[in-house]
Amino acid sequence: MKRVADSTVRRLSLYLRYLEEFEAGGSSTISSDELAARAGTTSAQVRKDLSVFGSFGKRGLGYDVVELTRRLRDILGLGREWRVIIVGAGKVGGALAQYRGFRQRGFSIAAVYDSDPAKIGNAFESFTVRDIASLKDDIRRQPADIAILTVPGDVAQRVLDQVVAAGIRAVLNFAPAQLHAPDQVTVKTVNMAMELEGLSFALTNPVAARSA
Amino acid sequence: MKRVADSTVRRLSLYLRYLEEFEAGGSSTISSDELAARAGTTSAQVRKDLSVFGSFGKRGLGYDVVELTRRLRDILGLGREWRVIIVGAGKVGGALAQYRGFRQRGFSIAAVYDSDPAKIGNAFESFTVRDIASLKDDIRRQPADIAILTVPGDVAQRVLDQVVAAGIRAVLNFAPAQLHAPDQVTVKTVNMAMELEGLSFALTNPVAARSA
DNA sequence: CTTATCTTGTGAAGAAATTCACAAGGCCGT
DNA sequence: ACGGCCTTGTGAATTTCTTCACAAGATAAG
Repeated sequence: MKRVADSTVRRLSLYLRYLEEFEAGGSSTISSDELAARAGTTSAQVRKDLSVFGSFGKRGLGYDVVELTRRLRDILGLGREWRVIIVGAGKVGGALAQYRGFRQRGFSIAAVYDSDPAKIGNAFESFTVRDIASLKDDIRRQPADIAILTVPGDVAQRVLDQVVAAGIRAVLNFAPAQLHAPDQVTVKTVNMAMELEGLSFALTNPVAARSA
Repeated sequence: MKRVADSTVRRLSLYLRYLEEFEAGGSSTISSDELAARAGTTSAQVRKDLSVFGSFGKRGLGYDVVELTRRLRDILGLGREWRVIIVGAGKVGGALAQYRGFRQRGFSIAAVYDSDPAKIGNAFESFTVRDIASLKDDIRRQPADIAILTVPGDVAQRVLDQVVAAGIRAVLNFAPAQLHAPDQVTVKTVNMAMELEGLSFALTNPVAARSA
């Protein structure tokens, strides 16, 4: 299969979000122009993005909302439930553990881990904090798909190595560190300080900064 | 000034992070190759990124760590303290309010706001939750630079309009919504469900997904 | 059936970002 | 002072991404 750009996948997520709104609103068909207006892009971009995966529309008419929603869910792999573990029972981990948006979209939190003996065994949101040392065994018994890392930056690489060794192949990293993993493992890093620095740059160089 | 790509700014942030590590480690000079290896890019990319803002290196020798660190701080606008307000006194807002990494990099949380009467006045981390209605007056008395939005998606646009009306020109949005703001206002959105969908796509289409 | 009106899907053009590749400098040892 | 060795800074080439623009197909009305 042809390589798909990250930016394309992000836009598909956005389109799906708006399609769901339209679906709720009762519209049965939507044009690339309408979707583009909502997602802040152009109709050509919408059609190009979709054309990577096939042709889902009817000329002169647009896209069937229900059909396109289904296809996007398929493409994004949202037809099933993904088991997610959170490593790091701190404030950020807690906020994520109770975040409703995840389950709504098919991501269910399976367990929360930490390495701090003072935390292991404690109640944490609706979970009991488990020992990171038992991760490998746990996963052998009951696989998990995605790990969210909410650990301090200086241990993030070590924790990543552990979850990779346990068989996880997708990681969302909130630690302020650039992580290295084998090719078959996908790591996405969200670095909030870095986002703020982008804003600092924009405030400092109003002319130079792109409109984001 | 020439337009600077968002990706360039993000990489500059990364470079700065590694330079600070090197500085702590005592190295006095660094090559584009070394920086690139750390940041997961190429030496040519590093030099191109820097060349947008000037030429800071010495041929045959590399970059002076202290000097380059200082220049990057200047470029990113980190030479001063930025006043940040958090709107939305929920779990995510709380996690951010107490996050050390922000203050370390010159972003100081000035206040936390909410619109829920049940929350206003309450202690929240080391702050007292203020009424969003008083935002405009507060800011007139004591300006703020950046707003972090940790509110539900369905009110995010309204809250954005409020902070823009109060004079804020940079916003970091954690609400799951695509927001629209005037050109002179920079909005960055972090959507965690969307990041997970990117991972879902990568797991579902191993060949097609870019190595992120 | 024919015409008028839409909107898709997609090559081609254009723009933007990344990588290549090498001349220009600077340092060091002799 | 000179030659050998590095590494920068940057045009040019390449690759990737976005926008343009239009033929092809679909619907609807008369």
